Amino acid sequence: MRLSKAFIPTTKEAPADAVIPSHILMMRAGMIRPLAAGIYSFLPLGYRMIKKVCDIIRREMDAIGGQEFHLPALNPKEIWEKTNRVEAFGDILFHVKNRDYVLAPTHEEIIAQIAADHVKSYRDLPQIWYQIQTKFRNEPRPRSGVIRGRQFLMKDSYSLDRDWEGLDRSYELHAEAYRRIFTACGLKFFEVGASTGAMGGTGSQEFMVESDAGEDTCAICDNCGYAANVEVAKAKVEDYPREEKSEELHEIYTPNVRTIDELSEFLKIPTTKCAKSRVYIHNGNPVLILMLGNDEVNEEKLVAALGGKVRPAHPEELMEITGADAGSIGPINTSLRVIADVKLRHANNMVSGANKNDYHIGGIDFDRDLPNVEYFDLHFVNAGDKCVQCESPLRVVRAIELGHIFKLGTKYSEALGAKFLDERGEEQPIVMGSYGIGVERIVACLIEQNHDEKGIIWPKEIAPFKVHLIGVNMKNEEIKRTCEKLYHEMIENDIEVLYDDRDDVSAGFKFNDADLLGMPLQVIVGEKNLSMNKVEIKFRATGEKKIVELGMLLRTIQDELYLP
RNA sequence: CGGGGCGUGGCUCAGCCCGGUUAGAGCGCCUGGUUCGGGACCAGGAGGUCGGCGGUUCGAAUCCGCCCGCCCCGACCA
Repeated sequence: MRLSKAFIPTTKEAPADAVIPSHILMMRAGMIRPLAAGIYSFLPLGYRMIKKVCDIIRREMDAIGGQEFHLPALNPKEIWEKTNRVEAFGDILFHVKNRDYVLAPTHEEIIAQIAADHVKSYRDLPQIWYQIQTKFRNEPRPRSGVIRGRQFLMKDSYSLDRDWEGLDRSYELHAEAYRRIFTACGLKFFEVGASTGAMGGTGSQEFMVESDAGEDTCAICDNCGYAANVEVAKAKVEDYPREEKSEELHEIYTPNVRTIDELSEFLKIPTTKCAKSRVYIHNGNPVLILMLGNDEVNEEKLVAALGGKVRPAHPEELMEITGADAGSIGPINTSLRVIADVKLRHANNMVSGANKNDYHIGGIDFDRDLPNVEYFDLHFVNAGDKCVQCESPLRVVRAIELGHIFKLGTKYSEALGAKFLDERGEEQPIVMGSYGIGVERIVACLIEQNHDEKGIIWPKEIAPFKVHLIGVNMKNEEIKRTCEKLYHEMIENDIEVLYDDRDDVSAGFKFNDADLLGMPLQVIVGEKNLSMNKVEIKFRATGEKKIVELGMLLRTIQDELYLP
């Protein structure tokens, strides 16, 4: 591609409303332009990257037996009502105004419908069906460039199996395909267990990329590879450092002391001698939750521990339930079910609320005074906590979700009548899985992981072009002739090359554009080197420069690009 | 949805508080010339309903009201 003809509108300055590196650089490199909040036009260079990512995805999906579909984005609302997802998605679902249609945010329903119509026998299974298609979601707050948009490209696939063992196989095939896809893209990623949320089903797993621009928080162990969303992450829990002698229970007058920090300050004791109380309503009944010091209740873990529905009690409910306001509630003299975080097991000489405003109780020995307390892991993991697997310190990092795979089960097949006959002639629901990858997010994450102050640094696996050929001064006939020759040679040798043949910009301008656009190798044809029949190769990633004989150039490029 | 910020040529912004020439600068763009290894220089030029509507005023980019749009933090998020 000749830069003199290409539409790649680079800019020196970043638009004021772009904040994260990938957004700034995609704008500056002329890859995207915004149309409205969370809606972007992909320009030729940006779309070239999208296509490269899609090529890799198709290759790996086809390799696990996937068959590519193209399903409609415009769906009758009726089919979404059959699975109750008009309500489940709520405002996220785009509705068409002048007909009873919705814009599809995902395609389980459509797949299940096709399966219901045409998959009749166990002989038809298993199937893996996929597509790469635009999804529409009315996100309340789009952000971070293409990372969270209202319209975005998703590779979504669906597995159809006759039983749960089959689903396990299809799910594992996807997990492996996803690992190959992200690896082929040159991404550093990790996998975490995840909650299934509104998708339903029995299991799910997310593929994440560590990034400050991420919307999720994960705990990861660099030593053994353990990684989990903090919603579910566990760390090794140390035994509570129990004191030798347990004090008697005693009431303490604590006027206007509400928070753990105030209590710790007032009594001159560490926060780890305090047990914080929280009241939740579980399936309509109040339960008292005790946490160590300032630990917050991880509600996802609480739901997992108790099952059913859980919500925090409203402040106005507290007095009626406990006889005190928040800040003076505690486990002694209460008839509530008491649940404590595992960090409090065997704790003694603890202070907690007295269920009487302005009073606390000291000398609480969990073993002696609270024999009926139930213990669960309810705290959030903190950076530096020890890994549950190997006891190395955990890191807590922000991360971007690139892919998510779900074991759906029979929720959609039952709702839409997707059934088949097994060998015994008995009708069974198809067991489904669903799997998604955010295509633009791959491109954004590549930039998040590979950039510097000058611009993008594409990994050589997936750069839009492998070589950026620069003629320093195109008005010099010798330079021009050499560049043209090299350009054609590279094309003939299947080396993707972006050729800066512009004759109206200065050398410095070209160098800066080349660094911004970030192709792995820059080939610089300048007067001085050319007079000795040589050209320069610059490696974008390291800045390293090499002077090469013209005759050795192609060989050198091929070696640099294709050798491991 | 709560909180905050912003909206002035293609981009980055000044002007607004304290109303009053013809609304400015840098970058970009066009023409001509000189340059050509790290975002060159000279000369000339094009380009603006100051987000929209309404109000106050002799007079509004500037003051007031409503609306729209965009960004950030949070809530939410398969």
